[in-house]
This record gives sequence, structure tokens and C-alpha cells, in this order.
Amino acid sequence: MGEMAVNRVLERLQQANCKMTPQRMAVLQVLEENQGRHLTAEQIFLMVKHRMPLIGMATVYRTLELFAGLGVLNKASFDEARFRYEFGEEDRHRHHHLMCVECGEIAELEEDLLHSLERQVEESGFQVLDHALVIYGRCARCRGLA
Amino acid sequence: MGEMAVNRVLERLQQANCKMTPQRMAVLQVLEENQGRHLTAEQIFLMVKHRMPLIGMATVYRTLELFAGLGVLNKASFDEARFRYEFGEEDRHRHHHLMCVECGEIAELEEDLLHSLERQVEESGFQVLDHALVIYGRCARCRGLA
DNA sequence: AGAGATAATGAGAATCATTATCGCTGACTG
DNA sequence: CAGTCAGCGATAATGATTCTCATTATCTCT
Repeated sequence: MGEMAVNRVLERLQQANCKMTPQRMAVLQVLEENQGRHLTAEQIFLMVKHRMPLIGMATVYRTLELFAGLGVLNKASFDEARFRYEFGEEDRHRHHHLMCVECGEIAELEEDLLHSLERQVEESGFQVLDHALVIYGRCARCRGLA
Repeated sequence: MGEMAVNRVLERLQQANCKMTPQRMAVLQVLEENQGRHLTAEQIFLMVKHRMPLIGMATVYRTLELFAGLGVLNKASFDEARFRYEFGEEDRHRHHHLMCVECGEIAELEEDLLHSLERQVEESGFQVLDHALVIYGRCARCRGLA
């Protein structure tokens, strides 16, 4: 499992004249095992360090930056003072998130109800390249509903 | 002009047992004169310093934090490594933005087409408190259309 | 007006996340 | 087998923001 994701990254690395290294592989595995989550660099660093204790923070940042540049990782901020990284199976560029203001968990919403809005925007002369929708609230668990 | 906004802030300051000071007034005036824009702390600092040269950066940050806490200022990040502040006339909590990836200008969209989406979300047990929608693209000016 | 209490300020240090620098290593090239 | 160079880890540097602390301004009570 995860072959697909790894192969896609390998492919992109080659295209960019970059090599797969043990460090990059370790970061990739962590990202892959946490697909769907929106991790901070520190969370990723700690998880990677667990399986490769000598890895440095800088390498993790470099790798995240590299992967983001390759288009296999999405780097975004959710009104916090830091970035979060989301490993994406596809080049989807539609991000819909639910962020719980209590526990901070970020869930994803696979809907795309914004087409009519985008059409209106395009009519104003603004060329839409991407969009991000974040809904803030309290998740079922924090409300005691689950 | 701007009486309304100033009065609302004064009211909230009193409610919070805080005082209006020359520094806070200077920040408020700058915010008010730039309503609709999404300024960085530094931009605000420079504009305030222009009319009050001895003011310190820390005071500006404290004031922004205070105003945000009073609910008269919205603090948000747009996938940058810093926050932007938007002075709001009302307690609206629906934010729709257009950000140009070329010039960085952020425009606002006064639409609210997300009700059906919110209903779906609420059905899943997630209590919606607020949401933010950002559309990335190129503005008419940067495309040479305007 | 004056004294004391308290809130706010300015300067600069501290912090946090992130990025840049630098010398070293280790894998390919010729 | 020497040379090159991407990638590495450690650490310094940076940029934005927050904290600390001594000083100043404001408010209250007299």
C-alpha cells in the first residue's frame, strides 16, 4: 500500500533532477500514513525523528518545501501563526476544511458547491486559479455528540 | 465621518474596562481610513507612526490584539507567514476574499452562497461558527484587463 | 491641586516558526 | 580512484509576533 503515492513522488523527483534519499523517504512515509490530516512541520518532524533519530529539522523543512514545489503536498495556513501540510493523492486544488475551534482538528470536506460563485467571480474579470474554504466551529466530539 | 465606527469602539472599550488613548485612537483612525483593505501589522505601524512618530511597534500589536478581541477587527492569514487585519463595520462573520497571486491585493466579495453547504455540514454534527472563503487568482489589473 | 493605584506605553529582549549558511559526507562520473 | 555535487545536520539568521520591565499617563479619592 502507498506504492502509488511513492511512485508519483519518485516520478516528480526525477523530473526535477532530485534524488530520493532515506530522509525524504522517511518524510514521505509519515505524510503518507497521515493522509487526510493537516500536520504542522513540528508534528511531522517528531514523527520522522521517531524512525530516524538523527534527522534534522532543516531537512524536514527542506523536504516539505521540495514536496510542495513538486505539487504532491499542499502548504496552507489556517489563521494560525504557522503552516500546515497536507499530503494529497491528486492535484486537486479545491480545499474545503472544517476546523474545530476547541481541539484544532482539521477535517476535510469533499464537496464542490462553489462553481456558481466562481462563475460570478470570473465574470468580474478575476481569473480564478484556486480557492480555499474553511469552516470554523465545534466538532461533534468536542460537543459531546460523539 | 467615521463617528459611528469610533463610537462603537469606544462602547466596546468601556464594556471591557479599557480606555481610549491617543495611541489607540491613532490606530483606529488608520484602520478606519483603510476600511475594506487587509493590512499587515507593519503597514498599520508605518501609517500610524506617520502621525504619531513616537509610537512603538508593541503598542500597535497590543492595540490590534485588543481590537480583535473586542470584535471590531478581524485578524486572518492568507497563506502567508503573517497576519492581516481588516477593520469591520459590523459583526459580520462571513468573509469572502479574492486574493491576487501576482500583486497580493485582497478584495472582498459580499456574497453569501454557502448556506446549503453549511446546512450539510451541520447535519454531520459539526456546529458552524464562522467560515472563510478565499479565492486565489489574478485580478483584472494584473491580467491587463483594467 | 495632590497622592496613590492602576492601566498603558516604549524600548528592547525573547520567542516561535521558518529560512539561509556552511562545512561535511557519501553517492555517482569519468 | 579522484572529482564533483546534491543532500545533510548543526547552527546562525531572519521575520513576525509576544513578553518584560521600567517609566509615564490617567483616574479616583481627598
